[in-house]
Amino acid sequence: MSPNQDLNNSLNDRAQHLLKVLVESYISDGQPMGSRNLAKMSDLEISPATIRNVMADLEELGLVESPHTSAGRVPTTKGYRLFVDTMLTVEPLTTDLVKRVSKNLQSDLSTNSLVESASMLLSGLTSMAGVVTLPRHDRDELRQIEFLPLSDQRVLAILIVNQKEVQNRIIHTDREYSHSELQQAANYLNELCAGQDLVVARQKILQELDHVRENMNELMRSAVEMGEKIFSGTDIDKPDYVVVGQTNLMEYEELSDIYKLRSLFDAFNQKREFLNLLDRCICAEGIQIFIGQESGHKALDDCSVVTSPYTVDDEIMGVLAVVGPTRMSYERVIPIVDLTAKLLGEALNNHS
Amino acid sequence: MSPNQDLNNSLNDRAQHLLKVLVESYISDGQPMGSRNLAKMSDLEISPATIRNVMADLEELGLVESPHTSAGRVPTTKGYRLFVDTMLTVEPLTTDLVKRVSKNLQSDLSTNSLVESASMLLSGLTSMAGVVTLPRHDRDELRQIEFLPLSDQRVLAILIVNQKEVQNRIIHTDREYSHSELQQAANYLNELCAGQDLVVARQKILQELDHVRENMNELMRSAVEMGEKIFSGTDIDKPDYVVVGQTNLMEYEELSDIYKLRSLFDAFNQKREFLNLLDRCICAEGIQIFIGQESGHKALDDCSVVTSPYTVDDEIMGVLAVVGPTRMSYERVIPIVDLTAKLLGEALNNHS
DNA sequence: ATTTAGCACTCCTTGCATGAGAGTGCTAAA
DNA sequence: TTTAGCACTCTCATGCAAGGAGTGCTAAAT
Repeated sequence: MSPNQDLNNSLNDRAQHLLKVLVESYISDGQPMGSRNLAKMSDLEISPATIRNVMADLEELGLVESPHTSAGRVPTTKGYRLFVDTMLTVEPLTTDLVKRVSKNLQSDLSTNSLVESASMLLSGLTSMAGVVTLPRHDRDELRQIEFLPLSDQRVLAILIVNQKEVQNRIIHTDREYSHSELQQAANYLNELCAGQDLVVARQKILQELDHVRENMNELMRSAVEMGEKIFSGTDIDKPDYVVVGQTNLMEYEELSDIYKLRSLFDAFNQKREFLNLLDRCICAEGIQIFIGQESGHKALDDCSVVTSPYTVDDEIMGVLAVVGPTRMSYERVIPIVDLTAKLLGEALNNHS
Repeated sequence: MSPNQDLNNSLNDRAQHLLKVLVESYISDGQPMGSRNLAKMSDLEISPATIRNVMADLEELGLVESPHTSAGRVPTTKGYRLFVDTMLTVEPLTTDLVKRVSKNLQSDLSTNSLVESASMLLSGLTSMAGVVTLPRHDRDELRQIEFLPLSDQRVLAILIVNQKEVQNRIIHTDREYSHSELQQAANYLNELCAGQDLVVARQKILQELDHVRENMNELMRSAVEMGEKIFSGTDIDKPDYVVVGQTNLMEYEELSDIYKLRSLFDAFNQKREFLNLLDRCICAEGIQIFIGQESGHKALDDCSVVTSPYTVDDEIMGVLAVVGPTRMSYERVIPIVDLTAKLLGEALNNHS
C-alpha cells in the first residue's frame, strides 16, 4: 500500500477537502491560512475552532506546518505531494494556448531551434524557468558518410544524419589521400553502416576493425580506421540542455534569498546535478513531479520541477521541465508541460 | 584640453594624492572614508580638519560624494574616471598567472573552446563576469565549397573556412542534381571564390548572378544560384558572445538588489544592449573602460566594464570584457584583460 | 593665507519597549 | 463531536533614546 493511500485512509473527506482548499489558496496567495479564513473559504458549515482541530491533525501527519505560532498554516512538501497525487483538478487547455504552442513548434525548424522554442514556451507560459534537453543522438540514423580531403594529412568527414542533421569531424590521417581514394573509402563505409543508428554503426566499425588488419587491402583498412576515428571523441553520449527564463525565478519571494538563488543558478550552469535529476525521469512514463527536497539536490530544495519526457516514434528522446517555486500552480503547469512535450515530439518526428 | 587635464590643473598634488588614497581604500574596503581615517592612511602630516577642507573641494568638483551627512566620502563615477585615467598603478602580472592563462589558451583548441576558455579565465581570475565575443566571420577565408546530393531536391553545401572551420547549409533546389553535376558546380564556384574572404565571395557571386542569366549554360546558372542561396540567410553578420560567471556578481553588496540583478542578467541574455556596448570599443585601440553610467545602459548603471579587442594578424576579430561592480580593482583587472586578449589573439592566429 | 582645534549638528544604527493584529491551543459547555 | 471563549504567543510596525561616526563652521594658531 502506498504511503499516499495510507494517508487517504486516515483522513476523512472533510480533512482532505480542507487540505485541498488550503493548498489552492496558498498557491494563489502565498499567505499562510488561518482557521477563520479557511472556514469561510471551505464552503463547509463549520466553525474556526473545528478547523483548528483538523489542522492539528494535519500538522501531526506532517501535511501542513506553521511558520510561527500565530501565522496560520502552509503546506509541507508532503502536503503538496498528497495534493498533487490525489486531489488535482487539472485546468483544460485553452485553444489559444494550444495554437500558440503549435505555432512555435513547426516541424520545419531545425532541432536546435525547436528545443530553444520549447524552452521559451515553457518559460513564457509559466513565468518560470523552462528546461529542455537536446534529443539524444545515439538512436539517430546514419544516412551517409562523405570524406573531403584537406591539406596537411587531414580529412573532413561529413555525417548526414536523420535527413536534416549534418555533423562534421576533422580527422588526421597517416598520409594524404586522393579524392577518389576517399570516395572509395566512403562507399565502403556507407555500405557497412548506412541506415543504421549511430550506436550500431560504431559497433560495426569496431567489429570490422578487429579482423580487418590481416584480411583486407590497405584502402579498406584505412577506411575502417577513419571510421573509427570519426566516432572516437564524438559527443554522441554527451547530453545537454537549454534553459530559458532563469531570471523569472528572481521574482518569487520564496526564492529571493540571494544565496539560494546563486546556488540554483550555479546548478543550472554546471548542468551535472541537474542532468542527474532529468535522467531519473527519462525512464518514467509521463509527467513526473519533484517537490522541494524530493529532488535530493540542495540547490532545488525550495523548488519544484515538473518534467515530462518527449518521444519520437514512441522512443524517448529527451526530457523537458519547468522549474519554479514549490508554491506553483501545478494545475496550470502540468498541462502546459504535457502539451509542449507532445508537440515537440511531433515536430521532431516530422523531421524524418 | 580634456576635462581630466582641467581637473588635474585645478587640483594640487595633495588633493590628487588624497583622492587616490580614498579610491584605493574604498575599492578594497567598500566603506565610505572619513577624514580621520584618511588622515592616518595618507602618510601626510595633516590633520582631519584639513582633510575635510580638501574633501569639500573634491565634492564641489563632483569627484566624491557622501551617502549621507555623517558617512565619510565615496568616489563618484567622475572620481573613478580621474583615478583610472591619471593615477593608476597597474600591478605587474605574476608568472603563475601568465602560465595559467596560456595553458588554457592552447592553439590546438577549436575556436569555440578558446572563446569559452577565455571567458572562464576572465571570470575565474577576477571573480566577476567574463564576456568574450566570437570572432567575426566576415574576414574568414573561404577555402573550398563542396556539394552533396540529398533526397527530395535538397543539396548539402559544405564550406571549408580557415583550415579548421567547417560550415554546412542545406539548400533546396528546383530539381534533383547528380553527383557529377554538383561536382562541376562546385568546381566552378571554387574557381570563382576560393581564397577570398566570405564577404568578397558573396559579392562575387552576386555580381555573377547579374549577367549569368542570359550568357551561361544551365549548369553554371544553377551553380551560381546555389552559391547565392548559401550566403543568403547566413549568419556571417550575426555576432554573438559567451558569458561566464554571471553568478559571481551576486556576491557583491552593491549589486545585491534583486531588481538590479535581474535587469543585468536580462541584459546579458538578450545580448542586444550589451553587443551595442561592445561594438563601441571594437574600434578603440586597446583597453577601454566604462564606469557606471558612462556605458549609457540602465542595466549597467552600477557596473564597470573593462574591455579589450583581440586581434589576429593585426586585424580586430572580437572583443572581450570583464563586468563587475564599479568598485572593482581596476589595477588587477586591467592587466588580466590585456593578457587574455593578447593570448587569445595569438592562439587564434596559430590556427591558420 | 593655511592649518588646526573645538564644538554643535546631522544622520545612521542599535536596542528596547509598546501596542495592535493574527491565530493558535485548551477548556468547558452545548 | 462541535463550538464559544479566553489566555497566550508570535510577528510587525512604531516610537524613542543613546551611542557612534563624521561633517561644517568658527575662531585661534602658525
